[in-house]
Amino acid sequence: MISKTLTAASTKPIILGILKQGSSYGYLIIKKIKELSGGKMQYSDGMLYPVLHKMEKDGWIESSWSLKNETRPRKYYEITTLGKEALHQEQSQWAQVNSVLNQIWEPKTEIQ
Amino acid sequence: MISKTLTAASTKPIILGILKQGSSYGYLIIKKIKELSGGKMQYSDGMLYPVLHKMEKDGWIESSWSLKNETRPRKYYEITTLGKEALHQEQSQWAQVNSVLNQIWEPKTEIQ
DNA sequence: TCTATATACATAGAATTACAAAGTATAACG
DNA sequence: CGTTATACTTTGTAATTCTATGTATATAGA
Repeated sequence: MISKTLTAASTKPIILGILKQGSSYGYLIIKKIKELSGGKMQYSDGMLYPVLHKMEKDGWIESSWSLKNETRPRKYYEITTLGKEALHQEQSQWAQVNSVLNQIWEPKTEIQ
Repeated sequence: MISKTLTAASTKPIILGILKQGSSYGYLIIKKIKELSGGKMQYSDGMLYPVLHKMEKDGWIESSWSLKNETRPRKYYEITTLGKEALHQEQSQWAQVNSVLNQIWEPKTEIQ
């Protein structure tokens, strides 16, 4: 299982990345993340939905209730222009942090 | 500047990585991180010291006041066996999260 | 000599955030 | 017709973060 802090740090970039590939809804996003991580990352609904609300409030994503003749109502989310910008920023920040970690970890002093 | 959550997620693995290369003390660790990140990551002392205390409480690191004839007292930290194990776990978790992010980000649908 | 800055560590408490738990409702399956 | 899966919401507490404040000494510069 992935640590709490690392999960927290990756939630928004993961959601943005998923939504960039096409609109989706909360329940499906949870399943998608579980699948992509091989079960290592599992969000409860109580964890994910408030994040979606926050992201919508911040203008990163937009929602609409599906009118399509689906079996049940679903709240579909789409990424906004602002959300795409946020995603780029996230990607850049992850690259920077990974660079720092690699600098420290790389001289794999695994001599022992 | 790196986001709050990403900073939080990387603090412990960075400290563990630095200490694996040799013992160090709080003030120096702060400067080291700032240097390695090109100023992108800056910890205040009030942010870092409590983390060190927590890590020591958890048995990941051990401290001792320097008796060496230094200009002023410094609390040197060393990584423990438990800390090295924690570092390995962190590295594995970062790899897993990066894998998920790459899966989502890679099909860089930058067609537009 | 005096002052400002850098070094070095510590912690209380306010502010923020996370998230488990509980709630609502319907569809599908056996 | 009961159980499980689907689908979304929110409250309140628990945990965490980090700002602000405090202590103390060394050093550089004016």
